[in-house]
Amino acid sequence: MLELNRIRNNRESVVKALEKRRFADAQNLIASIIQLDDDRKTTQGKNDEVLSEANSLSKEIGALMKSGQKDEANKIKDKSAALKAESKDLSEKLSTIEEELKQLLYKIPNTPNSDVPDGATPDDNAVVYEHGISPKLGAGAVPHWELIKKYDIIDFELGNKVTGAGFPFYKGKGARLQRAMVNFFLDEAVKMGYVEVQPPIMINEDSGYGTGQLPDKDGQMYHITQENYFLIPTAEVPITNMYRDVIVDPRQLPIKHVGFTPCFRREAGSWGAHVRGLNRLHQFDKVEIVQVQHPDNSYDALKDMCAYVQGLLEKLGLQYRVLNLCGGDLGFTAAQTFDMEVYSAAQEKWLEVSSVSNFETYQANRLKLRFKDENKKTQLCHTLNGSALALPRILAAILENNQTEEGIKIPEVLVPYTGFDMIN
RNA sequence: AGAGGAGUGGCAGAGUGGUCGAAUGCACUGGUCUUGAAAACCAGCGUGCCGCAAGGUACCGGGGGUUCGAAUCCCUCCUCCUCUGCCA
Repeated sequence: MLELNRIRNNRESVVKALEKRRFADAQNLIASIIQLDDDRKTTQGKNDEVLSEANSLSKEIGALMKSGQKDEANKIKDKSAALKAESKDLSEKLSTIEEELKQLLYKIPNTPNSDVPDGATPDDNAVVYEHGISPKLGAGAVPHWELIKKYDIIDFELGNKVTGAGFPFYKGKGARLQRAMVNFFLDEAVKMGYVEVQPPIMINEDSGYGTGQLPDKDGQMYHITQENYFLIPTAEVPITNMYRDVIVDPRQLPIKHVGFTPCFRREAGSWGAHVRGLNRLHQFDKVEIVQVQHPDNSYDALKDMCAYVQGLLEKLGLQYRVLNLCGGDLGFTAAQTFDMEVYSAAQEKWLEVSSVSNFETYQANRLKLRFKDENKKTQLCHTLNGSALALPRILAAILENNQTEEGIKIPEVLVPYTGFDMIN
């Protein structure tokens, strides 16, 4: 969430920035927040006074008891009890205010940075880079959902039977190609200095709040109600939450992690005819990179992360483009996001395969992820993450773009990992 | 899962009703000394909130309670350890 002090001190610029993401109610919301915060301050001030008085009375009573002046002590006890009652009321009022304040702050998304293009819909995203040329497909080229049947490498019906829609089985060379990609992506990231982690794939409620999936995207996660855990929608959640409630030594920065996990998304309301085959699943595999950065360096890191992801796509020989997401299309918690889209030749459309974002202090503020600066003041870190990469759509693009009469050609960089160079 | 034990500052570890935000040691930071380093010595050294500041207030796993007063007593949840059971 946004920092309260920032909202107070830069009210106009915050409102203006929020307008860029078409966030309607900013002006009113911020007015209520400031009002509540004022209440909070005065209430706490009063409560502190009362407590201060009660504390000193307690000390007096202690001294009187010690010297045997019991009657004197009992007289003061009544006064102390009255103060205690008063403080109880004030404390209750205070926690009500604090809770309300928190709920309001949760409603405000991150402010887009100045480099984010203005715009309301995905059509307004700015294409900032394109790479590669459209592959020329033969006459009989088909989309990946036909190819996977032809070569029997992914089985949706089997998934329907065993689980439900959106939980496919990968089989034979399909499964091995998946495994190859995971290993390739992990190895590449490790080479770039990312420390590999294998996080849990369920998280608790605190972690959900920490990175901002809760309360905003409540309905999008699978909820294990018995334990009140959630299946992760992305490795970002457990990995970033490693640093919840942590004050890091600035010499540790930047912190860089890579992790491979399955990801689970209910995708409530986003199912339709346009999402066939591998384009949208309830469970899919993804390798994720995460950084915790010094605020001064986070935008350089964002650039580096984009360049890294682009490098992966180039090594895989895929045509892609980079979008600078416009304000209206930006995720709730992000200050800036670059999407990488791969061209899927048989479907003749662009598929998002990576999303690289800088959250600035938005997540760190919720996480209480801080560092001590040169003046020994605690400051919020910046957090970033990006897919590197999401597997199903990469697979879809590889299948479609590399299809030939003889079969599907495996990208050269993956051959050492797959042990075969053709699916046929 | 059952029985027993335990959770205190970065770590180790005192503290079992009052003056304790908390001894001590280690680690860390600054300084003195030194050609430099080590050692030694001196000083500093948790976090949030309110306040220009002085200062106030809260926090000893989380939440609740008893008491004028709780790290200390009670309840509850969580976590860890030991034993028994079960199981990849």
